[in-house]
Amino acid sequence: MRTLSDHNATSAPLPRPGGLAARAAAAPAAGYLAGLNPEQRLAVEATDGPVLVLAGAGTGKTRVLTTRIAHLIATNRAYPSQILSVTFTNKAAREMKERIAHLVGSVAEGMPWLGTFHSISAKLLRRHAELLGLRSDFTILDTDDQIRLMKQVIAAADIDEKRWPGRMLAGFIDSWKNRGLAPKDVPPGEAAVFANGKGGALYHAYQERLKTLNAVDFGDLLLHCLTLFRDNPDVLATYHERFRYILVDEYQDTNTAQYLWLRLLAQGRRNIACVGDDDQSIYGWRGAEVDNILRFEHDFPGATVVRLERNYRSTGHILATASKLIARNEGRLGKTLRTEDVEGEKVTITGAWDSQEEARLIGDEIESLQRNGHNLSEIAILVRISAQMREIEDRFVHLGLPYRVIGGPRFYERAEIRDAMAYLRCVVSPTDDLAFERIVNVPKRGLGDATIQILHNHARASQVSLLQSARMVVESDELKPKARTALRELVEAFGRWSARAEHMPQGELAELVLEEAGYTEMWQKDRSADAAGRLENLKELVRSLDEFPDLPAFLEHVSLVMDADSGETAERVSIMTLHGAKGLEFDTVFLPGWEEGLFPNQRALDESGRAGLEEERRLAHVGLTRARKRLKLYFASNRRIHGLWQSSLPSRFIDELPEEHVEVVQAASNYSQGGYGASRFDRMESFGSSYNTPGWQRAQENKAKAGSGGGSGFSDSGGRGFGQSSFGAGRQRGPMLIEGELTAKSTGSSAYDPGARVFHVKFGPGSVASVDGNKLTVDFDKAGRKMVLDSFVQKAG
DNA sequence: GCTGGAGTAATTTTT
DNA sequence: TTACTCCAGC
Repeated sequence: MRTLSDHNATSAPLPRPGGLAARAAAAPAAGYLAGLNPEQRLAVEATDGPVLVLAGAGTGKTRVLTTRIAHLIATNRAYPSQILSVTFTNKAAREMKERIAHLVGSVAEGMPWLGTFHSISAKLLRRHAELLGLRSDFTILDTDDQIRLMKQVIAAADIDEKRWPGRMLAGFIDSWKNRGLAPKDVPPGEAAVFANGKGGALYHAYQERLKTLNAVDFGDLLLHCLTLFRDNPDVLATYHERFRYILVDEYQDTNTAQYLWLRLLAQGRRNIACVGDDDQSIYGWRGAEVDNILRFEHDFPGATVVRLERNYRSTGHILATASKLIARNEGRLGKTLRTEDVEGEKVTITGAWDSQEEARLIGDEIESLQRNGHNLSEIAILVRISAQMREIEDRFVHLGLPYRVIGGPRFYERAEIRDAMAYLRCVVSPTDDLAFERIVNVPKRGLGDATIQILHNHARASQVSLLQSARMVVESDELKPKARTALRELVEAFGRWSARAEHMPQGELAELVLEEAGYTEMWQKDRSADAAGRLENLKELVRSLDEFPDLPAFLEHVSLVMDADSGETAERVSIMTLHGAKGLEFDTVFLPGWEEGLFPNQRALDESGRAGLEEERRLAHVGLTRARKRLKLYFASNRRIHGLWQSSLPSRFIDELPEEHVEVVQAASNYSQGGYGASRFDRMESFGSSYNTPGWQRAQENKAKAGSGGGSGFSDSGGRGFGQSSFGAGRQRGPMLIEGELTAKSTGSSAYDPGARVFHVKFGPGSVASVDGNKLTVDFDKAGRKMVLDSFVQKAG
């Protein structure tokens, strides 16, 4: 076997003189292992058999993963092509590729099996499509397509789409697929929940439709792989042969389907190394099973478990604060992070009168940091829900503080990009009905529902694609002249574009298509504020097209990689959700909104009880551990929820922080607001003591009364779910009510059963008609049938 | 077929 | 408060 270092010496420059590869050749155990601590080194060198690396925040997880790969290659245990390494996000995959390339030279192209679960699955499926009744050029549907298809399936089954929305069915089907359940595997009881027992049949019909469209959705990528492996042991065996080593990143985020996928592939050689942190599992609501990581040793007997507990990121106070908080969780494997860094600044907690003052305080603090020479791109504000961003943004705009919101709709999810993509999809594959349907009347051509219905009828009757049936229909006299002309023009245009596609560079082609389709013009004429931005995005799309060898390659990329690098590097404060912050780190982190109801979030508590609370706490832990040097928590006593001012109590998580590492900062505001008087926190002396005075509690009660307007927001939905934080003691609320077991799934059903009597603040009493996760359809005695979230109702007699 | 006003509901988000 | 969906009226 030729060693990697030979390869590097001949075909690629070494990353630096005397770097890894050269030394690896001379002495296999040198170089890249040098800077590792003993645990990291163990995690790298325990090559064979199952390995679980519990990597706490900031403990060098990615370094271990990449070094491990380098080690496998350098010691000739496997060729790069024999290592399967799976990540969750494209970003993580990209990063790993870069770091491996850096470690061992330009071997990244030689790592064909490093990617996300979905992209690797897509690759496997394209190879074996015929075994699953697909063609290898199947299309991968995005969420929009998926929902549109659901609607069609629902309509075809003669079910009222208003009562049973496509989005809802998509949610069900998605969660079934997350659990590795094909239509035949769905428990009848669960399948019956949707559309009065028709859920299973609809799932079945949807899968049939996908097959005829030669399409798969995201869930299918994994599910089809499971079928492929189970039904074709010979195929699976070839992959057992190929994949000598399997590595998995963020194992705590795997769902059941992914777990099964891994288990099938790992059966062969059992060389599977999973890296993760149960304390950072924050995607339970989306099907991730913390259980997978908690059960690892049981699933893979004889596993080596390595704990990485040395934190290289945060200072002492910050780390101690995070550790103390997460120690409250029961369902965890248990790690104790330690640092050799200085104690640093204490974590601060600041109470604000309301969310506007909170935003003001944060803005002031950042300006002061800026004056002291701190880099804005080393500052982040992490919020629980996106709605919190608005006030902060408003304040920043007011101050002229540059900021960037991370997350939100991404490039390829924007409507204009999807439209443009749909045009291109139609050009590349004229049978892509969903794409055709998306753009047939964008821009407006006078081809509305009626016309599309006719096309559908024809297509179904003659077993042809929509575009083909359009060709036929324009030759008939079924359409009114106006529609007929419009449709004829479109059909002819597609013929033209497809012919051009053969010879034209794809960027140019895209430009031509968008121009001739009138799409560019549509936005040019649009006078709304974001039209210019959309045109800019379209330009960007055309630009990025040229980076791909051909159009199909580009389309594959886009359906699997939904993000695009903006290349933004300007100095800005980052604002994002806590979920979006996972994996990132900043010198200074602001965490606003630490209030009961908001964080921990009431809905998480209502939906998943104890397990939900623990996931919220893990989310808090993720937030705290993003900070390197400065960590600043805030809570506001009043916050506007859905337009109504609501009073709120400090989060129970604040109670759970260690006093000795935390400092309560007095809010500077002494001015009165709205007649409520100055902030009650003006006289706070030290953490944990003055909060607890009877006077303070009374003040809280008074504020609660004054502030509550009887709406249905989280702090006034009744006596459910309020924590017995010391802050809240004595408040006229019901006792803390945490329902469910630790293992309760957020995807599981709600606490209500059909037939149950409930009470809604706005709609009054009613009976539950059906349940979809946390959404209830309730027949209210007065208000009639409504869909409500279960957190907005109470059980009633 | 299109548009704008009323009605309605309200985490977290990747692939 | 706001963002989205739906239907009436053009």
